[in-house]
Amino acid sequence: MGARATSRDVARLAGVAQSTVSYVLSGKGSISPETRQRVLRAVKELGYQPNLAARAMRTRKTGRVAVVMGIPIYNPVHMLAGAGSAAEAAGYVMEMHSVDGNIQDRSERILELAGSRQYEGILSFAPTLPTLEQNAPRDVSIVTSVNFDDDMHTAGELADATPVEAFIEHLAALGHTRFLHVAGPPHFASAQRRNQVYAATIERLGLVSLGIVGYDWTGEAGVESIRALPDGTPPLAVIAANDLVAVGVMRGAAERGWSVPGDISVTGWDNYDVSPFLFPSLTTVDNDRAEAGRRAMLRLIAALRDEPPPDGLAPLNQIIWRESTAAPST
Amino acid sequence: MGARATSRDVARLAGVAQSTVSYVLSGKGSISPETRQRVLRAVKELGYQPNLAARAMRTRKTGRVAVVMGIPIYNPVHMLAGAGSAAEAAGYVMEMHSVDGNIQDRSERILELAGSRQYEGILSFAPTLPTLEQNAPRDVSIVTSVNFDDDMHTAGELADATPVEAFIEHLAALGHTRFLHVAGPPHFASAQRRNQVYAATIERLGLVSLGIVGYDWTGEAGVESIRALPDGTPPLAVIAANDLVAVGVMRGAAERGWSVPGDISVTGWDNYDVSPFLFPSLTTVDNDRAEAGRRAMLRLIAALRDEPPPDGLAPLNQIIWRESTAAPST
DNA sequence: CTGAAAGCGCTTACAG
DNA sequence: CTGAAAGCGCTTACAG
Repeated sequence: MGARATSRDVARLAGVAQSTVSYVLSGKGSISPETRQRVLRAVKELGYQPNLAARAMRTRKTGRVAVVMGIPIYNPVHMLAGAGSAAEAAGYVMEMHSVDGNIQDRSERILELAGSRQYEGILSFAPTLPTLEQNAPRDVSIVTSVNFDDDMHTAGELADATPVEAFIEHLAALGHTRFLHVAGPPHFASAQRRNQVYAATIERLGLVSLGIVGYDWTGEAGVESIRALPDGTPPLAVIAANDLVAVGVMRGAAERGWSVPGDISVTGWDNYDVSPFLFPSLTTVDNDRAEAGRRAMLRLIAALRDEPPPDGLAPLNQIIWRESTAAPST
Repeated sequence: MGARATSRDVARLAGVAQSTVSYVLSGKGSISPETRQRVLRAVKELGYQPNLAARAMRTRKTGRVAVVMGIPIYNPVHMLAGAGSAAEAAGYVMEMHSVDGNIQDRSERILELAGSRQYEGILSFAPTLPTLEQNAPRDVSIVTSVNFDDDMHTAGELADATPVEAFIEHLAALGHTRFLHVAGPPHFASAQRRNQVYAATIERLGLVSLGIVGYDWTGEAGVESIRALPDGTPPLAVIAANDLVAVGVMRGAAERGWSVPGDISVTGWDNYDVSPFLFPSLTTVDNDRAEAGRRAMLRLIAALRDEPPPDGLAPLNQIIWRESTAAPST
C-alpha cells in the first residue's frame, strides 16, 4: 500500500471540488444525488479513509476519551470492552491508561492527561481526589467510577449494596443469627456502602454481628478474620467483601476444622470464574461488568454533551446461590 | 482555563519566531543558550503543551500504537500496564481495543485498525490469522503475542513450557507414575507447546499418561476430565492447563471422594489470586505479566524501528510449589 | 447546488 | 544563529 488517498485524490477522481467530498462525507451542505454517488464511488475505489489527525486539528475535537485504571480488583476486561464499545458507538476512540500508586498520584496523572488536551473526557475506574474536577481544564470532562458498584449508585440510591441485605435476610430465614462482615477498603465507595447496609440490616433484623473486620480486598483478610475468632464460634454466616476474601474465609474455616456450609456459611462478591468450581461452590453476586462499563462511559459521554446523566437503569447485580450457604448444621 | 497557548503565543512572549520555539522544543537546529532560556521560560509561563494532532499531521507519525485483546484468559491488567509503560517510555501512546469473536473476526478488525492509519503499530494479545501481516498496509507493523507464554518463545525455544517438564520430573521423583494432562485450546500456541512438552517428558521418563483431554480453558473441562476417569484410578497426577481448570479438577476429585493431594496431585498455571488460599493451596506457575506485556510491546517497537526483536531474555515463569502436590498416599 | 480559500498548529527545508 | 514560508489534510463560512 503506497501513499494514502486524501480527500483531494477523491475529488480529482470524482471530478469535483475537495470541499464537496467533505460535504458528502459529513452529510452537511446540500449535494445533488448524482454528485454524491460519484464521490462515494471514488471513495470506495480509492479505499479512502479520512485522516483523523487533520480532522481533529481543524475541528479542535480529538474524538478521544481516556479510561484510567488503578490497581485492579478483579478482571476488568469485560468492563473495558463495554466502555470501549459505548465510546465507539458515540463516535469516540477510547484510550486506556494504567496508573499505579495512591489516590494522590492517580489524581495528578489524570490532571496531566487532562492537560494534554488529547482527550475530550476522562473516565476513571479508580478512586480519585474529590478536588480533582475543580483543578481540571474546563473543557475536559472527568468522571470517576470507582468500580462497578459505583455505577449502580447512579441507578438508584444504595441499589449497589442491596445484595448484602438479601444475603442476610435469606441466611436469617435459614436460621442464622450470628454474622461477620469481612469488608473492603473504606476508600472504595462500594465497600463503604456494603458496610453500611450490613450494619443496618443486622440492626433491623435484630441479629448479632460478631464484627466488621478486614478492610482489605485480599485472601489474607479472609483467612485472618477466621483465625481471629474464638474457639467454638460456629455456627456463623460470613459476608465477605468479594470472592477472593471469601476463598480466604473458606480456607480459614478449613484450617480450623470448621465445615462450609455446615459450620460457616460464606458469601462472596464478583462471581470469579473459579467460584462455581470451588468445593463447596461459592454463593456470590454476579455483576454485568460489560454493562457497568458501558454505563460508566455513557455517563462520561453525557457529561461531554452537557446532557443529564442516564438514569433509572435496572440493577446489574444478581445473587447466585450456591453450595457455600445453607442452614446452620446444629 | 481559556484558549490554549500555541507555539505562536510562546514565540510572541519570548520575542522570537514561531519556528524557533519548535526548534528549541525538538532539540533540533542550533539555538543560542539565551534564546533557548527565554523560550523555555515562556513555555512554562504559558503552560504550553504542543498540540499532538498538529504534530501528527505534519510529521505523518501518529505516535500511537494499539493493543488488541480477545477473550481474556486471566486478568490481563498487569500485562496491559507493562505494555503501556513500555510504549510510553518509547514515546508512544497506547490504545486498547477489545475484540470479541473468532480469529477471523479479530483479524479483520485488526486490518481495519491498521487501515485507519491512526496507529503506527498494532500488538495483538490474541491469536490472529497467519496471513494477517501480509494483508496489512506496509507502513503499519503488526505483532501477535498470543499470550504471555508466547513472549517466551522469543526468549528461547520452548522456554515457555519447561515448567511442565519440571512439574512432571518433580512429581515422578515423589513417586508418581500415572499422569493426566487437561490441555488448553490447540489454537493457542502456548497450549500446544505445553501439550508437546507433556507428551515428550512422559515418554522420556518412561511414565504412563492416561491421556490428554479437555482442550478448553474452563472449569468444566477440569471437572469433566475427572468424572470421565474409571473408578479406582488414583493415585494420579494431573497437569492442568491453568488454575481455573485445576480448580475444576480439584472439584471433580472432591465429588468422587478422592483427596488432593493424597489421591491426586494437581498443578495449575497462572497463579490466580485465589490460588494461594484454596484448600489445598494450588501448585502453579507464576508469570511476571507486567514484564511479559513490556516485552511484547518492545517487540512491536523494535519492529516499528526496523530493529531486530529483543533476545536472550530471562524466563518469566516460576513454579510455586504448594499443597496440591505431594507424594501419592499409597 | 458547488467551488475557491482560509486556517487549525505544527515541522522543516530554505534563505539570510 | 534566526526568521519567513510552505504545507500536512481536513472543515466551514463565503461567494457564486
